[in-house]
Amino acid sequence: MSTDRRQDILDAATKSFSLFGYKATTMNQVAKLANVGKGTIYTFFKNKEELFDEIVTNMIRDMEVAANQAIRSSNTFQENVHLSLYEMLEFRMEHQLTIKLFQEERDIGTPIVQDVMQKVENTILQIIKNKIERAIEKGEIKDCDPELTAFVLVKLYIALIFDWEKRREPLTKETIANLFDLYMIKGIALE
Amino acid sequence: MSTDRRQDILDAATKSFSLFGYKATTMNQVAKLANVGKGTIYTFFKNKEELFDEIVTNMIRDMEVAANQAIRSSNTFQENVHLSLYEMLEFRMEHQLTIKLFQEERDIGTPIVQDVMQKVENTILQIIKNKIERAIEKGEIKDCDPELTAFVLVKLYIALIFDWEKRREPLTKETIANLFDLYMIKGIALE
DNA sequence: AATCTGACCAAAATAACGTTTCGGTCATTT
DNA sequence: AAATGACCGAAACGTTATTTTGGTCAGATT
Repeated sequence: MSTDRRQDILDAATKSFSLFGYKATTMNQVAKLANVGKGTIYTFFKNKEELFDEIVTNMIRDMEVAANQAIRSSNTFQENVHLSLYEMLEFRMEHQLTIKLFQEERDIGTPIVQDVMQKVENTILQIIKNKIERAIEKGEIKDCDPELTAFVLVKLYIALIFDWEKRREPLTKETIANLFDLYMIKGIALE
Repeated sequence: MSTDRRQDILDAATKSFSLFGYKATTMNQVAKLANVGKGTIYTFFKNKEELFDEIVTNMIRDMEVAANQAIRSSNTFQENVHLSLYEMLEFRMEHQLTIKLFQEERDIGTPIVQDVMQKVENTILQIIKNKIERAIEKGEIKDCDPELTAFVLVKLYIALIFDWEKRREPLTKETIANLFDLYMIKGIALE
């Protein structure tokens, strides 16, 4: 039996949030899973929301790490943006917690979960915005508004990855990279 | 007092759908507004859904007309796509009926209204797809998948017009035209 | 005879209400 | 001093009672 009760609670809560989402996770359940009295949770976390917040913050940090591990300094700007964006969106599709929260936002619309997903999206935007700013400094792309460009770029990616497969066959990772290059980087005008 | 009872009913229903949406419009209300017995409605229209359908079909036709009136044969491809897309999305923002249905879809999720909004979106996509196909034939743009390109293009426009103004100041029509040119036509790569 | 009407019906939406569940507290135990 | 779980008020839920609404049709109107 572990003695780090705080970590036990975090582990139990992560498991429960991932399995049942925010709303369907009860504090009693977390307490039982963590082999801890309910009151004990409240000695480490102010309330359910703060417990959730800490877990989500950890998850977002993991996502940032994954995004940065995907890039290579020898790559071009568009290759790296593609890789890190793809990594982050894939992260969202492959981790129980993000999948569950995505479902919960869509099906129930829990406000706290909406806030969290907004936070995830903002993090993605911020990372891409940074890459764009550096690319402009280095003269790798045209001088454009970094925030707006990041916004458009992420929208394009989500359209290609998630929205398109609601109507037609999903696109492969390579196809998406090529389309990204065509639509955003080179443009559809003739050379 | 008019004798064209069918038109009276259409007028009354259009007014009511525009004011209250599909769900909150009752057949009694339409009958009263049209100065007609409720049963009379059912001599012209099979049911509430068909009445709604005819009104929406008319609305979509009006939108297509507006889109085609915006284009000029002397313009470039991108100018005309910008103009007709902008016209259609503006149409959606300026007509009581589309505004109300947009709200109803978002807030209540009435299935019939969802179908209709899907129909509107498909119409927009189809129009843009046609323009792209012609532009490819004429050699005005690169050879790309017309359906996918139309899809991406419409997503970009909706992002620039609707989604962006949820976070920052709205963009002017000219700014949007320039950004469309930058992001989709020319690309952000250096020349 | 042909057209129109509104009272009427079943089904669906909504409201009302009793019951259960849950986040958070705190007196008691360890 | 730290941990616990019985306890509390509030919010969520299920159920039943009531109202509303789309659609019909027997009879009124022209």
